[in-house]
Amino acid sequence: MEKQTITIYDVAREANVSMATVSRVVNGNPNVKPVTRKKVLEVIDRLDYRPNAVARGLASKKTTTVGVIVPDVTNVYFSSLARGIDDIATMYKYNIILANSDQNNQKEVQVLNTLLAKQVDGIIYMGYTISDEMRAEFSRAKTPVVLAGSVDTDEQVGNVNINYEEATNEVIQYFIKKGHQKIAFISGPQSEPINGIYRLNGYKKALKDAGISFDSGLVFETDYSYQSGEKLWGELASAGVTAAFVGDDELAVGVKNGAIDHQVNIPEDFEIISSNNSKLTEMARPKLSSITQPLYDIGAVSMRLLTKLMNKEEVEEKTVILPHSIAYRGTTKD
Amino acid sequence: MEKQTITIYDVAREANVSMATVSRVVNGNPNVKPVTRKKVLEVIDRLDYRPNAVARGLASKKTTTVGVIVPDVTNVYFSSLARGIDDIATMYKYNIILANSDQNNQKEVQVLNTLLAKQVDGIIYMGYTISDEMRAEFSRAKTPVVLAGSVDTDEQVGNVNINYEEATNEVIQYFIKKGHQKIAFISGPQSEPINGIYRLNGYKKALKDAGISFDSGLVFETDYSYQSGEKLWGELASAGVTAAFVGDDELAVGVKNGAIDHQVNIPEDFEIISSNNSKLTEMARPKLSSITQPLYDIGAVSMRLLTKLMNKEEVEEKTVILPHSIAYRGTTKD
DNA sequence: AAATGGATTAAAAACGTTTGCAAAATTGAA
DNA sequence: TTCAATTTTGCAAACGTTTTTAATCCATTT
Repeated sequence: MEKQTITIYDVAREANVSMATVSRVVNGNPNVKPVTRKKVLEVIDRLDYRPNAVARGLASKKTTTVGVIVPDVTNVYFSSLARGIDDIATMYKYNIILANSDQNNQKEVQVLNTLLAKQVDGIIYMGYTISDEMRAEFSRAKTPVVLAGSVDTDEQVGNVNINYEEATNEVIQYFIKKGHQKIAFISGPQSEPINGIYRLNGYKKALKDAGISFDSGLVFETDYSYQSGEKLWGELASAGVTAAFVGDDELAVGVKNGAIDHQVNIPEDFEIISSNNSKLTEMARPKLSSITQPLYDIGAVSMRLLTKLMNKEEVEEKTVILPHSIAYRGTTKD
Repeated sequence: MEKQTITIYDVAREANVSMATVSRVVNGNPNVKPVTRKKVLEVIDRLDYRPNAVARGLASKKTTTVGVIVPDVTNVYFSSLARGIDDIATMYKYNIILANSDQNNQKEVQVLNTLLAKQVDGIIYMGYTISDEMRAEFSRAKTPVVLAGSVDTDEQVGNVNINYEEATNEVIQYFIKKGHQKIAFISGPQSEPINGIYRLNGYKKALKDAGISFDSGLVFETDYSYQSGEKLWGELASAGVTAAFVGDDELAVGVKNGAIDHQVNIPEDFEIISSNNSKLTEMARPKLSSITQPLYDIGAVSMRLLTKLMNKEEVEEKTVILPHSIAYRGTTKD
């Protein structure tokens, strides 16, 4: 009645070879005489032998598993990245252990330790910001790490992103060219470098280049929730904004709906450009104009980079910047 | 320069005890003299020892890892389930290996085998339908399996769902009570039991109870994409429907937008009730009325059930039905 | 002082592979 | 044939734990 597992040893016995030989054929080692290989393969098939990956992991010190730390899979932005990661992982015969961190520091550290205990071959980290503790853990661990869609000053780990500053700059330039003077900058926490540094810099630069002075009253800091966006219209109206850059799609849909619920005409009286080009942008009415980020690709490239790192291949550049553009849809006038 | 891992043996030596004792304190075995425990703990802390989970897995035949097979994490329905699963898994000290199957048969079988090779302690399967091959694999494996949001006639595995037939029935009853005669049934593939059997039965039953004859011309079978919904209005209009039950939220948003793009007034001229109550329903304008399924809970309960199965606890009932209800929002008249 | 017995601890055998090294088999040339 | 060179194979030692079994302690009792 008990789980009667069959091992490499059983196969060896049945095939009249040593377990070393069985191991070789299982691992595709070429130093096996064809006829022997065939014989072993037959037995494997007959006994329905399945190599125990845990034992393999112990002996080879490789688990073909990578850890993926994500704030919340429920967020399309992250699930898109995760999808890209998993596809490439599968392509290279890896599996992913997915862990939600809620961007909670303690939980992150905890999760990281579990992953390392499980001997993952590499780690992909996603998150809006990287705590000092995590940074420290990353540089301490000799396990390769790649940040997907997260920037950090730590040059030790790999990371892949788009140029957030540049993208934001283009959006604001576009708005300015169309005559807007009061352009809102709406984003998640400014404490996160992507918002507080890169995007904001892009925003400021565009204003400066156009000779418009920066007004901190036009910077709106919220969390990433739809609800926060929906409630924002009051403030936006009193600030007199006529256009807005929004750092997140759900948030942007909220902003749009909030405005519409107040009988604002979009895009005639208020233009919006969002940031992530998730499928939400197509599902909204009017459709959301948005910076296009290759989400899936960011995940995919991250994983590809990680495979190189795990393989100890020479990597010319640990920082990868993917191209972006802007899709003009219903929340901008032509 | 090489990865200098410190093992249980190092700790044992430093603490002047046997590795058995170290193992005991690490595993919280009470048969250790307090003073010894303290000494060992100190050494563990000093050496920064981290037990190797792979070796543990080999020795104990438990990996504290469960496999999660999902068609596509990018879909909010599934990512919500996944989130519930992960949270409970974490609570019980498990990790999840997440694998996307694209509902592709070959890929599923492939993934399942990898998971079993990795010695996962249990498996949670999500998908619209279960192929015969997978069913066979499930019953062959002695690893516990739970289906989350998927029904199957196979009584061997656990599964947690809502009562799809009942829920659909209520929706249609509601429509009928409001005077609708031509009610569309829009769903994904009819080959999937949830659509072709449960939901459709609920639909038929409501009609029958109201003395309305079933018209197969009002049944619309599509895939689950937003685009399919958007394109559907033409057909719906020629069929003369005035209300629709839709089996998926993205699909429903598509149907709604398609209608709106044709100047249809919602809900005055066309009422819609969707099925998954994902956050999309709140983000749409008008907001989507929907059957409410406790997505997170389905995941959470599935994982909880799986822990019991893995623990070989007695489980009174392998099939769990969670409560549902209907949220009336903007796509239905009061 | 010896015997008893429960609480602690140690020893060593798994767990199922990979892998370095040496032995055996095969091949080809002389 | 023989011998060297090359392929194939087998042996056995890791890999880092858990776990069973047996030994050792130590406090009581007699």
